[in-house]
Amino acid sequence: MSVPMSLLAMLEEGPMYGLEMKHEFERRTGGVWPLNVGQVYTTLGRLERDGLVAFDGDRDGNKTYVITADGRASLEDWFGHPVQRESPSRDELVLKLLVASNAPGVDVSAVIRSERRASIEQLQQYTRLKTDSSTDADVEWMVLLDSLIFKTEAIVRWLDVSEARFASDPRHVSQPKGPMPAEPLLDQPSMPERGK
Amino acid sequence: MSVPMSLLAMLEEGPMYGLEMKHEFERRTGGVWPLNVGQVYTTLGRLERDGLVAFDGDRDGNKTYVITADGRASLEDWFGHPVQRESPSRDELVLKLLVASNAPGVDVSAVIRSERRASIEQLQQYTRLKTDSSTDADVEWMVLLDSLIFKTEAIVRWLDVSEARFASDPRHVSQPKGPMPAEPLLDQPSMPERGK
DNA sequence: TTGCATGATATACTCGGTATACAGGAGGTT
DNA sequence: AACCTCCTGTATACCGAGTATATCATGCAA
Repeated sequence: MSVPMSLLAMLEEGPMYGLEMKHEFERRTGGVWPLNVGQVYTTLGRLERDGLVAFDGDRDGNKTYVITADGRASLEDWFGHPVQRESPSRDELVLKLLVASNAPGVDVSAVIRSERRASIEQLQQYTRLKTDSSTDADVEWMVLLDSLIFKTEAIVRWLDVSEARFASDPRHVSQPKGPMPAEPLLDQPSMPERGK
Repeated sequence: MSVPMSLLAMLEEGPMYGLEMKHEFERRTGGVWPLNVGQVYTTLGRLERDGLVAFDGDRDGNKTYVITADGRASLEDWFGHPVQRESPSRDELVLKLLVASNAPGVDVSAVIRSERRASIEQLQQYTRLKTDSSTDADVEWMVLLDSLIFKTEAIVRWLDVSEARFASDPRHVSQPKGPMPAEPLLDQPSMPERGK
């Protein structure tokens, strides 16, 4: 997803060779996101082609690369500008619901409940992981776990709201529905208060 | 993202040809997610190769396809089983924070604040869109908007929590920050135009 | 008639991502 | 010694998602 920028960030601290970058990448992400070695080489190739990185000869038989001025600039750009503004990318789950709601013979609310159950399970798994590892406190790991938890919570809330929306839509009245949009949310939704 | 399944869902209601499916797809997603025509044909090719659809000859000069038994089965599978359990996919924003936190000379909390500001702006844009269009009540559009809002809210919360985490981590004792995070550009994140 | 927009299909190409091939060296065993 | 195996390091093949573009035909307006 932005592997190239990550590679640049590593090269900014000094020359490196391919495999080394794989290991470093995985170390920095708390060992959670494995990076295929092949991707390192192809990505390095593209970075070199675009002039963000330069081949720097062999060091102990390893082909090392260095970052260029352009590379530094584009890295600074990445850190400096928010990376959000992706046009609302296709989300498989959203797509699934929309398609389901348009497909005759498919019980949308059943689909929603199924997805909800799975999300809740995942959520429990994540929180269990969190409490299990709360002692050895690896920040990267915690930050990543948080992101998974928050994202999943958001999905659950969205599923609930959507089920209600579909239920009250004249076009989706057909099926007899189960036990209502399920129980309320887990924790306080509330708009983020900017702490500190 | 799961374009193939969407195509199958449409074919289940009757034979169709390529371009028709593009239009139908966009109609069903509330005209929000444009689908490249080329992708329809390549995807149809793969579906045919895998035996989920079959070429059904020409109808009025248009090459129409039909769904097969295998296709129906696999579609049912999609609706029946939750689609969540993706291994924690790489998320650009999460990756960015982790990388930033490991890069010397980068002020993580500045990056976080920059991202936060952008997210809040996006959120306001979404909610404005929501209030603007609350009358004509198109369920697909509302469901999609909700998903964007909920997701963005989750990101904001996560950013806040993460900032606190990094702040209290001994390894990230905030170094004096340079001019690092440049101000975001004025260019707005583009929301897809509604309908046509 | 020319020319242009549009309907319809198809292909080229990029990129992210996975799996796999290939080459060399370090040990260990017999 | 030869052999096998494991490990490091590099590179390529391949696939799917996605975008841009090429190619026809046809209807139609000037």
